Amino acid sequence: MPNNTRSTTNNTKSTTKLSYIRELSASITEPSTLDNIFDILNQFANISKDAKNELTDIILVREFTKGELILEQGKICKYLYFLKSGFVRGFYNQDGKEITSWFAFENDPVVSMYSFISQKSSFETIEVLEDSIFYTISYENLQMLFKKYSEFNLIGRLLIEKYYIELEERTMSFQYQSATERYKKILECQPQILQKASLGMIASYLGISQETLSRIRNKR
Amino acid sequence: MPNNTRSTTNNTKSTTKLSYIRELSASITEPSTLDNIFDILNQFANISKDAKNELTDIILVREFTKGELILEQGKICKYLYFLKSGFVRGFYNQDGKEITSWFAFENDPVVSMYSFISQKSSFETIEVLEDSIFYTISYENLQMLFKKYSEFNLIGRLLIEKYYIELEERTMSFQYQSATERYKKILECQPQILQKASLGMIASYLGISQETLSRIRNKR
DNA sequence: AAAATCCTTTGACAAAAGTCAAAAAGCGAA
DNA sequence: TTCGCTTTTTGACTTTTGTCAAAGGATTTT
Repeated sequence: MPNNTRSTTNNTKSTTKLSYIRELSASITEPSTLDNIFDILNQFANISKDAKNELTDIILVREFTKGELILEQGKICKYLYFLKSGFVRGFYNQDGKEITSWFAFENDPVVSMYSFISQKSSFETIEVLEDSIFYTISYENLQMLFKKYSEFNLIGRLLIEKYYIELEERTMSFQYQSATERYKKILECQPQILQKASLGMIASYLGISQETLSRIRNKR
Repeated sequence: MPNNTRSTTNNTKSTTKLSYIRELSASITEPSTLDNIFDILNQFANISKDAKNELTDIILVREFTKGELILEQGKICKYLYFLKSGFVRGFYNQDGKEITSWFAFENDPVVSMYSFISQKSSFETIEVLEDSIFYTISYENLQMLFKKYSEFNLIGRLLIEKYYIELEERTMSFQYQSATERYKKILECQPQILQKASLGMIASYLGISQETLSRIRNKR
């Protein structure tokens, strides 16, 4: 397999040009690997044929295995990832404790928003919790797309609007709900998190101690 | 003064076309009223002459007096405002209590993000806390600008990116800081809030009871 | 299988924050 | 200034959540 990665990390398991995958999957009946990234982006706006072709050349498919760190605290987030399959979290350190700021599932963007947007060093670390496959685009290439194809600004705007609203809801949850209420909300709206993440990670995500979460779960 | 408002509310004190203000202020030495809105937007990206002219025709200047509600819970937020001067908050109701979700100062955008973006009914109310002057643009006109001038997508994207990052910090503050720490952070980073808002509003903004904030302020 | 490690639960207690009620302070109108 | 209203403070008490320590479980390694 040709190694055409532009990654700064060296723990990449495999890196593949999307166009390569396209050829491979062209004859497969299942929704092809390729179409997924466009499916993700087409939720927001249509992409012209030209832009689609350019995207195909720019996006890389990369795999990471459980335990790998896609981004480490203090480094600059130079890539925007879309999770094709797997399970990932972002966390930051506070008084020696790891505090999970988000979990990502299939089709979610994976990025340290602050670091990627500002291109300053990241306060958060991105950790792969289950073997994962990503679509990857570098900051530079993305900026190029923004300049060259205005429609990407539209997609970018709509995408961040969506995540802004989700974040707003999470903030409100912290603002007026008790730990138990926040837990129940996750139980209802994001049960995948409870199925896949450890108690400690979920607790920090909820902003409470492990012990408290354990007690909530076992009804006091 | 010509009444050319397109507002759905009927408590508007005055509505003025920006072009009208431009003429008025053309001879004034002080930074003109007009330039401000472009100053705000130019922080993010340059605006072409054409776009600038069109903006000038679309943006209205509106004044609201203390106590007025720019947007009420349950209604759709049809306007994006930029606060030229004054003081505003957004709040929502929870178990009969008003919970302040944000405060806005000079140059801040004022909008119920969820309602404006989705054009669904708002869960928050926007209240004018001090007589305020706004630059106003309707949802339809903004969408028109997004379509016609791709540079506005860039501005829109950068603007929401900025507020996403701010919201992220606020969320993290709820996640791992105590009430006292959150209060001190505001004391340091947003002292204007403490100077202008009532204790009750600040308390709900911090996600704590009035009594607790009073005790924090008076060192237990 | 035993050892080591990690994750989760439980208990006892401490600290943080909420609730309710009443008093005090501030503020505006008459 | 006084009255009436709202906001803020204070006290007493309760509830929620955190901390520390130890005990169980589960899983992996040797």
